Amino acid sequence: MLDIKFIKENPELIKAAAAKKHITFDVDALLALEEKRREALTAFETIRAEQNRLSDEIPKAPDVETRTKLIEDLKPIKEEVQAKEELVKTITREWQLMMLQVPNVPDISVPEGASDEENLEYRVWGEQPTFDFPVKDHTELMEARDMVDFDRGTKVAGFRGYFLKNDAVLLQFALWQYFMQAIVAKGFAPLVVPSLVTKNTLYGTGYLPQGEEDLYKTQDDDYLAGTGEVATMSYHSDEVLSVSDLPKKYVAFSPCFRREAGSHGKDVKGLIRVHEFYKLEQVVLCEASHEASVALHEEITTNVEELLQALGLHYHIVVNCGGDLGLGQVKKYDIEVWMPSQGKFRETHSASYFHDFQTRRLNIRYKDAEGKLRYAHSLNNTLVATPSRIIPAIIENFQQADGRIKVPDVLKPYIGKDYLG
RNA sequence: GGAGGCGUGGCAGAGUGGUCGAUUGCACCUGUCUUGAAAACAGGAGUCCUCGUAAGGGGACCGUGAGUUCGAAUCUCACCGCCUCCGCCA
Repeated sequence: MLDIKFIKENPELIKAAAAKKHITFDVDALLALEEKRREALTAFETIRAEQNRLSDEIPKAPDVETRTKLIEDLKPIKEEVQAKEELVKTITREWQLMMLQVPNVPDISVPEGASDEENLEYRVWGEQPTFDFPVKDHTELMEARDMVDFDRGTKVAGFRGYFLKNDAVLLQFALWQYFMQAIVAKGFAPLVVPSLVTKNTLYGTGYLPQGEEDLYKTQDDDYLAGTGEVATMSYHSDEVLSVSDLPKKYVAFSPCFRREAGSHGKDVKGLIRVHEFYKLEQVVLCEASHEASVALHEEITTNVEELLQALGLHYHIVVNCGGDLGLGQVKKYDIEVWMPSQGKFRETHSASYFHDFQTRRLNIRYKDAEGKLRYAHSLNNTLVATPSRIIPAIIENFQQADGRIKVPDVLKPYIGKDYLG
């Protein structure tokens, strides 16, 4: 959500933002509605003030007759007040729905483009691994060494179901431990957060009303979140933080559930796109400054790069183009790791900042140095998503001629062996 | 699942139909006093919206939403949350 004052003062900016994000949004309709809302509000408040003034006379009435007359006089005013208040409510409901759809303004450095195909490469690390044997994909490698079972996964859990098995399980636990220790050492506070959350919580982070079809819903009208970001952001909702506590840095662990609606034809084999996985997520709240957001955005990106480099995975970072940004995102980097079987990079991490788009919805404020209440800024980035993103990458990049998987050195202490399978 | 109780400002805690946006205490800010601090004393201070260049005016907010009333923190209903007891499960 953006500030209505900002929208009123910068309608052209919002129009440009919608165009850059390839979203249709009628700014003029919102401004017209805002005008209507303001008029209705003024009309209501004027008549309400009159009612309050006359009501105050009643207890001061010198006799019963004066009192009775005053009450009679107020009856029609009461009806007018109710009618005007009803109008305000009706308009405000419509207004709120529209306000939830206003796109946040992308940063000037965000490239133009309609889809992920137009994302720009920002930097590259490492080189493509070379193999002197035919490269296999992670599905084939893992099934051959009994590290995953998709057949039984589908039998038990349906489409995209899987069982992770044996050495792949050891690898997953090793990754959690390795990534968690590294990020805690950088001052991030670890949290295990709910995945089952209320509707309101999802509105706060902007996954509702957009994106409803990608969420699992319960019979109690709760939802299963697709990322720990949702619960973690909401952790401080309706709170006033102290400026000295900022930035707040969290690493949240949670199961993640995604319906993957509309992507039935994509990645149908393997672990890359599954309905249920686990994620360690970096979530940051900082003071309301663009410079602070930018600096922390680089920081949460670098945090991941250091770990990918330590693992020895060839990756690049892309700046997502306007059409590949979510409604609330100002700027986003996707970190993509090289997948030998596909001969291309695949997204493993996604780092975004939002300015106050999320915190305005969640009502997360802090008192600045002047004692003024301000909405904090928010950011997030994957730390590691398992098994879905990182395990296929490790399996494929470290495959050996005999089908075993070489364990990256930094993970050996957590796995206790040199090869998987 | 059954029964009862509770939800007020940063915190504690008054307030059961009108002058209550709300007594009081703690915490907070500003003065006086002090070399400085503490203590004491005096004063100040909520959030959001709206009109206004400003001074200032108006409106809303006592868990949320409806309702009764000329008027609701206070009465009624629903929902949400918390607590206690019983049952159930472990």
